[in-house]
Formats: sequence, structure tokens, C-alpha cells
Amino acid sequence: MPDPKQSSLFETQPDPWQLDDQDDWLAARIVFAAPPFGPYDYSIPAELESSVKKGVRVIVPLGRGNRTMTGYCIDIMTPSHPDAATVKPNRLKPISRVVDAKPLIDEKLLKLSHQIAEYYISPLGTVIETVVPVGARENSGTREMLFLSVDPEVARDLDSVKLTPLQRNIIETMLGSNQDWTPGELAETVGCTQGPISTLRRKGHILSSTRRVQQKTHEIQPEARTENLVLNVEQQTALDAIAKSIDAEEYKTFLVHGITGSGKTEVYIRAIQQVVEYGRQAIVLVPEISLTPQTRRRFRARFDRVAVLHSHLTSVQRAWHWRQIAEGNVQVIIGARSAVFAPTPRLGLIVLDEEHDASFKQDNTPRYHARDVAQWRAESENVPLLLGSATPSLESWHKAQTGQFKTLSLKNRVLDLPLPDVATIDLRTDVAGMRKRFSPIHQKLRQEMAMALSEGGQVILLLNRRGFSTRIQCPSCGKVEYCPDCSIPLTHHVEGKKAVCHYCDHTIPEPRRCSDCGNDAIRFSGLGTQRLEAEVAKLFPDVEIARMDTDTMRKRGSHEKALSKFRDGETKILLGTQMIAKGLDFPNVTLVGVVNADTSLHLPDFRAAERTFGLVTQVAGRTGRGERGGRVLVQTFSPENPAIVCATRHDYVNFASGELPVREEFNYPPYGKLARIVVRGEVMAKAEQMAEHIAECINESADELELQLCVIGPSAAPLEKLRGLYRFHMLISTIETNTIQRVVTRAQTKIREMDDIQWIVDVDPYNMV
DNA sequence: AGCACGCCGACT
DNA sequence: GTCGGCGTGCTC
Repeated sequence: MPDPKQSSLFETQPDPWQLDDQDDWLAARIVFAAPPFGPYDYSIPAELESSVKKGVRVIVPLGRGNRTMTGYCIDIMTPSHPDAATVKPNRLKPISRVVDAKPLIDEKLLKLSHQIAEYYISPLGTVIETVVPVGARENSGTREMLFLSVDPEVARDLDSVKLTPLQRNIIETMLGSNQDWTPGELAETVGCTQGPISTLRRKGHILSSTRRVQQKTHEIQPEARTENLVLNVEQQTALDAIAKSIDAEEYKTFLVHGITGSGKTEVYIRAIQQVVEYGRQAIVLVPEISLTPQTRRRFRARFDRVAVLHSHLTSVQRAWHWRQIAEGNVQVIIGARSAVFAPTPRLGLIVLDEEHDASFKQDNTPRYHARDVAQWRAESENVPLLLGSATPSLESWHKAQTGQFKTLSLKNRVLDLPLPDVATIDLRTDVAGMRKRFSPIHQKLRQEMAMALSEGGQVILLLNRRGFSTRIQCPSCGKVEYCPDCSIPLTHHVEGKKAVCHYCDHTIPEPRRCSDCGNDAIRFSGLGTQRLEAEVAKLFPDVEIARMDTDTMRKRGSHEKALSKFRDGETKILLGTQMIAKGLDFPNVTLVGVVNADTSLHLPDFRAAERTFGLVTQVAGRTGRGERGGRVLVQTFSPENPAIVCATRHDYVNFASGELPVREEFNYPPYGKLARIVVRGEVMAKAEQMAEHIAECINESADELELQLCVIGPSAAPLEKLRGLYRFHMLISTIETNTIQRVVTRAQTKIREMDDIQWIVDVDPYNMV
């Protein structure tokens, strides 16, 4: 066998003077957003050579029938391209047509798209369609319009042509102003019909051209300008550190760990001011739900050119903001997850606030996490990244602890307001059966509510509704049965009288009595927002109540309406799911009640404790924002659980140092890498069979690549049936980065698809049900 | 995803 | 002998 390195020396790359026609080719690499995703290479016809560019869409023939497909040009290939060997230049079909005059995506975002496609194992074409919003692709909100101008020959000498008085009037009107005339406007100004204008156009005295114009603007409401606040010492220290990186134009991630009310936003704003002074743009990412008018107003009051991007915009509005950003007309972009792709010409800073928030993870393909994408983007554009949170994700906390991120701590609240007092209400029954009817509102919480209301305060009730799973909990001591191998609560199955781990399928018979205290009254819980609302309405018949959850908040603007009614004091009790826990600032709220802290604590999800800690801490931060202070009551069956205890003490550091060892022991993130595969199908057995097949292919691929990897499961997903489809899932766990990508990519070539079965890969999953 | 090829059973 | 079932594989 000849040494491959040597043989390539002989085979490839003829000397430049030997290049003949055959070696002088030009091709475009194209990907599609739908199967078959490609990439495929096409030849570029001579007449399109100047218009085919990286990032434009093209129309190409595909398959035997040459059906027309729209694809994205991701590369221009020539014999000197590093990957030229992968092109078969003599058997390429030609590109039919180029769609876009300008690339929809620039080189930097294209590179980012590649990274996303590879890391999240998703097709590049799909990634590009995520990066470029639909509206921008389809020219939403713009229209082709006809513009008229006077033939320069005629303009020089009006007498050189024969004109009727009316025609002369038209031409003179046009010459009398610099504006671009449309036929309609011109006719109206002159006071004639479009007839004579058409005549002039026909004779060639008026020239016309079409141009795509914006229908109308979607500027966000201006706000009264507010001045910079005085920074306290901690804020100033943080700002100085960030400012240094901005000056140095270097990538660095800062974890701004600041308790609620510590003035993180002011630090962001000051950093952004510096970026704006340098003529650069800043992206501010916030959780979808925090994109309330408050956030927007706050930034608009400090910057002139602010764009917002979030899911409640129409595609026309979104496209308008996107184009404004691309043209460099925007200083600050505030947006949810996808705003990480804002096409800023000169990015200067990325801020990602509430970085722990799960809404930064997209739950359809590509299943990217904005925090990781922001990090890649900041890295490649040499700008600092600020991650802010009162309760950082353990991923970020771990990176900060190991020196990959720089921690900036804000430990004091700006107005020196004390943190609210948090107390737990123990829901365990002291004597079995003492509480005859289980009310979702404990006596103590009810009394405090009555008191808060009578003093003119407002109340927020958080119902952590994601509790559907039937865990096995002792009503007397609160003990929940866990899987010994996964540290995950076992799920109770009435059918078969068993308890099953939804990670590894570990199964035990349904316990007859509590393994700790021997009590034999096992409890399965369940409570919805509607029932809670009814219950509260019964307890407080004269009080106006508002309910906020995904069911009641579907309509555009319903969110803002409910909140403004609460702000105005029209409603006294605000009741809802997680969405009320975040970012709201109502000084008159003197009591927050967490109706059931446990539902999120004992979910079959390794992040359950982290979520619960974060949620209770955040909702606690919704009170005590005014002079009257605030109080938080947490109803729980597990008052000794570290997540609950630490939350009542506002003690993040302690929570993290207790939780990290658990993650390490079970090799969960941030220590191990995880991916989840979910298989769905109408026929249960078929879905299960497919899951087994996928697991086999993955194990096989790992062996072939000699990579260490562990497939946990497959098992029935915690949500075993959803929208009529049976669901199986498995977890892939590794230590090394990229192992999952390499193994799964290889396995994909072996996996035989089955009819009516869908399956997805979720790298770094957040949703485990 | 679509579309053609291809290899078996029911017909004019 | 031909029409058509849908299993398999490819699309630059």
C-alpha cells in the first residue's frame, strides 16, 4: 500500500499551466430545507456567474423528474477549493435561476449555521431557514412599485419634443421636485388621469423602473428619555470588567450573578451604551415571556434605535425589524431566543438575561440553545457575552467555577430592599386522615391571603402545573420513591401495579407502604389551574381574580392586558403557571403563594431540583419590591428538600454545591454530555421496535468508532402517549464533547426508517418528558 | 419528500 | 404476455 499522503501528491492538483477546460469548473453547493436535504452540487451557467453567491437562494432541478426545488447556496466550488475533490464536475446539473439579488445570510451567520447543524445534528437547510425569518425571505411588508423619471434627453431641452400643454405640465411637475413619482401620485398632483402619463411613457419621454419598497414602518413607540442611574460599587466593578473586554474587542463570557433587584439591567444598559458609542450593535436576549412592554420601554427610554423580535410579532413586523437590523439602522435588538441570529452588520455585545431559562432551548429542529449559540457567535465575532441570572443554570455555574466564564457577583439590592421572607407550609398530615378534604389552599395560606388583601396588597399564586406524572409519595413523611440508578422518581403505573423509571426502565412492584416510615396511604397528586381558580374564587368571592396560563394567554396581547389590569389594581389576585414567575415588577404585591412546589420537584427529569429551586426563588422575587415588603409561602410535602430549603433562604451557592455532586455521580450535565432520542408512532409496538432498532444502531456505531457512549433505555417516555402517538425515548450519555454527534451521525446511515414512525434527536435536552 | 425502478400476482 | 401492487433506493 502506498502512503496515502504520497499518492495524493501524484494524483491531484496538476500544475497551473497544465489546467485545461476540464479542470476549470465552477459549481455551487446547495442545501434544501426539506428532504433530501443535500448538500448537492450544481454547475453555474455563465450568465448566472455573477449572481450566484453564498447565501442566496437558487432554483434547481432535482431527481429524475427534475422537479424544481428552492435551495440555499452555501458555497462556491472551484478546483482550488479545499473540498474540490468532493465535487464531480462532469456530472452536474445547472442551476436554473437565482432568487435573491442579495444574500439572505452573511458569511458569519452561515458559519454559525454550520456549527449549529453539526452540533445539533440537524440539516443545514433547516438551520438556515431558522436563522432567516420567513418574512425576510418572502419580502413580507414590501411591494414592487413603479417609479417614473423624465428622460434625461427631454429634461435637458423640453422643446426638443412635441408636447401637449397637459403633457408639458406633467413633465414640469416632475422636474420641479426631486421626489420619485409613482403614476398615482403624479396624476393626483397634476390633476389629471393616468392616461396622459401612460402616453408619455409609451413615447419614451417618461422612463419607468420598478423598485421594492417598504409598505409602512413598524417603529416601536418612543419613550420619555431617562437618565443613567448611579451605579453602586458592585455594579461599577462589573461594568468596568465588561468595558475592558469591549475595548479590547475580545470574546469573553461573563456570568452576572445578581439577586433579583440587584440592578443587572442597568449594568447591561451601560455596557451597551459603550458598544453603541463605538458604532456597534448589541443583542439582548430575554426569555420569551419577559418580553413584556416593561423591558422594551426600559431600553427604548435609553436608546433611540431599538428593534424587538419575538414570537408575537406578525411576519411583516418581524421582517421589517430584521431589515432594519441588517441595514445597520438599529443600535439594540431585544428579542427572544431567535434574536441571537439578528443580522447585525457590526456586532459589539450579546447579553442573555435570565440565562437559566428553559425557553432559550428550541423544542423543534434545530433544537438549539440560544446560550450556546450566543457563545459561539460571540466567540467568532470577538465580542463579550453577558449571561445574567439570579439562579444560574448549573451548566453556566460550573463553567464559571472552572474558570471558563468570569463571574461578576451582585449581592446587594440597589434600593437596599430586604429580600422577602420565605416560609414553607408543610402539607404532610400529622395524623393520617386529619385533613378530610384536601384543599389546594392550606388554611395558613388562606389566612395570609386574607390579611394581605385586607391591607390593600395584591397576591400572586403560582401553580406549578407541570405535575402530571404519578409519582409515589408518602403523605405522612413526604418520601418519594426514586430509581437507584438514575436518581429519578419512579412513575407509578396503576396498570400492572408497578413503579417504573422512565430513564432506564428499572421496575419494582408497587410499594404497599412507605419505605421510610411504613405508612400505607400512598398518594398520587393532581391539580390544575382551573380547579385552583375555582377554589380561590370560592374562598374569596368578592375579589377580582386573573388567571394566566398558556390556555388563557393564547391571543396576541392578552398577556399585556392581564398584566396591565393587575398593575392598575383592578385584579387583586393573579394566579397562574410559570409565566407569572418571571420578570414582573409590581410593588404592591405583598404576598406570593406557591401552591404546590412538589410537582416540579419530583418530575422524572434530572433537572427537577434545579427547576424547582429556580422557580421558587424567582416567584419569591415578585414580592417585596415596594416599601411594604413582602412575604412568600411555599406549600410542600418536602420541606426538608435542599431545593426548597435553599430557595427559602435565597441561597443559590449552597444549592449549587449540593446539587453538582449528584450530577457528577450520575454523569448528568454539566459533567456528562446528554442527548435524547424520542420515537413516536400510532402503533405502540412499532414505535418500541423502532426505538430498539435505533438503540442497536447507535451501540453498533459507537463500537465501530471505538467511542465511549452509553445508551440508557429505550423506555416509555414519561408522557407515554401524546396527541394519539405512543412515545419511547432513550438517553445517550457520554463524557467527551462531539462523541454523540459522531456516533449519531454514523448511526443515521444505518437506521432504516419505518412507515408512520417519527423520531428526533435532541442534543442537550431540556425537556425530558 | 417524490419519483422511478423492479420484482411478483391478477388480468385482457 | 401486460398492468399494477408497493418495497427499495436515489436525488448533485
